[in-house]
Amino acid sequence: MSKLSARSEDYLKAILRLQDQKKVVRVKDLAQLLGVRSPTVVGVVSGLKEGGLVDQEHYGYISLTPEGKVVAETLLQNEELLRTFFEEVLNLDSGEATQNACNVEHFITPRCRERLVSFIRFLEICGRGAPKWLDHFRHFSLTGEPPPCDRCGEIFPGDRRGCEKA
Amino acid sequence: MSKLSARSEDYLKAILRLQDQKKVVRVKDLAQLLGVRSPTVVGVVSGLKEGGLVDQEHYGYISLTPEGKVVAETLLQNEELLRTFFEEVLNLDSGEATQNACNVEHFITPRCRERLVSFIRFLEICGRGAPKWLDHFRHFSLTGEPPPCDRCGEIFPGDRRGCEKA
DNA sequence: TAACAAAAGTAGGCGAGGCTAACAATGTCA
DNA sequence: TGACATTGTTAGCCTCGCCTACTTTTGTTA
Repeated sequence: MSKLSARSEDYLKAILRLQDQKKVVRVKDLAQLLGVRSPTVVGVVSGLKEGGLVDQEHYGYISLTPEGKVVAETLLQNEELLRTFFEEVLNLDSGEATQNACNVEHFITPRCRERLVSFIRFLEICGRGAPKWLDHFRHFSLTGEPPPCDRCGEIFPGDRRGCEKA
Repeated sequence: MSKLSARSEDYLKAILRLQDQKKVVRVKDLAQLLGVRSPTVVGVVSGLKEGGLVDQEHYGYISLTPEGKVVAETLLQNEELLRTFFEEVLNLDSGEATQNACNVEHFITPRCRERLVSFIRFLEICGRGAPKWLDHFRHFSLTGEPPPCDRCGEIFPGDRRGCEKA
């Protein structure tokens, strides 16, 4: 499969989600999940069938081929990565984090993905035992107030200008 | 103007860039910048003219209307914000940061944008005088090694498990 | 100023991804 | 088992953003 459109990627992800959740995927379910009409699903799915990513018998259920499953799982992992960033770091609520992740997922470069993975791991590792850094950002993003300088030495750099402890 | 497609947004941004840089915008310049042929530009631009975002006389130069300029400037600011994140935080090179920013810009929600602005401001403010946090992430993303614990107390939380100073 | 080059525009086609309307297959149940 | 509801498919149309081939306008210059 040469290069999937963003929309085809959405269809693949949706098929994987439904497959995990309902065991069997119908045109109707897919249409509902993606907010389109059945003939649209039939059209896009027929393209995915040609690409060898999806199987379906006439008037039958839809399923991912092994190749399609690999692709879909990768896409879903990438989306999940972004969702984590939007929710855990930027503190968006779950719905909005998912929406952004789902839309953005198609458009970031592999290296960008890698860096984001690193970034999230970094936050996790370096927050072990003292995961205050994100709390401070949360506070800042709500109030616009930087954390008080007397915490600098304890928790993270903060604004050290004029701070004698630094 | 109801709702612009991602592609139309690209055209608006390109017009603004060229306008700032060359004073006068031609179909040909736009085609070159966007990597398409002239008739494509003519088609999209005619839509933007109908939407009241762009002016152009027959066989004449292209320019943004006041409304179009406002829209384009907003789009460009958003792109710039993302570019900053990708370049300064995720440490992507300028070209790749720009590419990601340009592609992603169309798809993030306003609240997500706000949070990203906050996030970048937070990093700036809280790094004043001791902007080591991002350096540490940079090191981590290259080597996979968390920063040594003996820096914890000085610079940022780090991994405090087993660190007697914490 | 006439001729030519360069740029813009028009005509018409294509594929993706939507839609509605109509039709075909399948499933269910009295 | 026959009738009806549900679901999937086909046909045909639309818009968007792209293209090539061709025409028209504009600008330059001999």
